[in-house]
Amino acid sequence: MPELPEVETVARGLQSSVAGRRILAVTLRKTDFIDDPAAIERELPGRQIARIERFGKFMLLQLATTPAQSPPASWPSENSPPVEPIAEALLVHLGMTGHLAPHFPEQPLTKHTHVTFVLDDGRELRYTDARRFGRMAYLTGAALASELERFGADPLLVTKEDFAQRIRSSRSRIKALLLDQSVLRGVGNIYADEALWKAKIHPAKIGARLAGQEVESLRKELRKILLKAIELRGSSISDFVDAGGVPGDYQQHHKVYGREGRNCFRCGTKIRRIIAAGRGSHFCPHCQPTPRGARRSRRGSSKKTKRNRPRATSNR
DNA sequence: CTCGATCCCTGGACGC
DNA sequence: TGCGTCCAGGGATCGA
Repeated sequence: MPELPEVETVARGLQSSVAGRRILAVTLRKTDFIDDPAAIERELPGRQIARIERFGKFMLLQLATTPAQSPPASWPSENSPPVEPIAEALLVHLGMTGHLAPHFPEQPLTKHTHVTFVLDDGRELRYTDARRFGRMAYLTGAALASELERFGADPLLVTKEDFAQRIRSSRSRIKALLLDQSVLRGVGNIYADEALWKAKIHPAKIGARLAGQEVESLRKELRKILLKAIELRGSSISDFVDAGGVPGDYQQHHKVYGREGRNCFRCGTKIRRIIAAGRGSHFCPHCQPTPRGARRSRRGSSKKTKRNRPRATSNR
């Protein structure tokens, strides 16, 4: 599942493989995960993909209106605005199962390819997403700025003070805080669990109750884990592969995620799994003791919901 | 403010 | 082999 390291991996791959290419045509299939499909069909053709970078779990494909062939020509003139931020971008969130990668046109479309961008070198940048938990949006100017403002600090860049402030001013559980994209952008379930294990903090501990050294330990360990995971090109759990189709290797370094019932690498205690912040949370009950006064996190016992699900398949 | 519950969606695992 | 059922999870949303 793509979290910060996986998205960073894909973004780097795309930056080296498709940056500078111009989009010639767009084909949309299912569109229920796209904010404004018509805007994409209308605005993207003719645009150059100037640069691809990660923002939280999003990829930002920055678009340029300048002709792809002649870069600065007569651009930096007297009255042209100074280095404006990002004026125009395609935001892509991979959700759980999203893939964005260049293909040769002769490669057959897979079942869940929903968006195709034809590039000016003959390749196609394809977005594939079986579960459609991803998101795609074309945004400009103020709308783009305000969208990006909704997100919190980048965990790789956040300062000690800023991180501490964000965590210790909240009465939420630390696991929920780590997953909250308006607190930190980019952390997901795997790396939250891994960082909490390394910092020896129980996922249900209240943010405001973390000791100063716990908070700083968490920040440092989270950062180290994310950097190591980027180095190994992410964790391939379900079907994650980078923009070149290569899986990551960090899953082999997981200490708690997906290890329920197995022995803690530090103390040998069996790893447990509870639901915190609505997500499976893996931890060592010995290394990460239940905080005093923690609300009991309820495990399924009283809910046996069987849901009925009438659904209309939206197609276009 | 914070929480859980629910929904979205499909593939994979598992039981029979 | 082939069903049915459950589960995974990021995020939006709603009600408690």
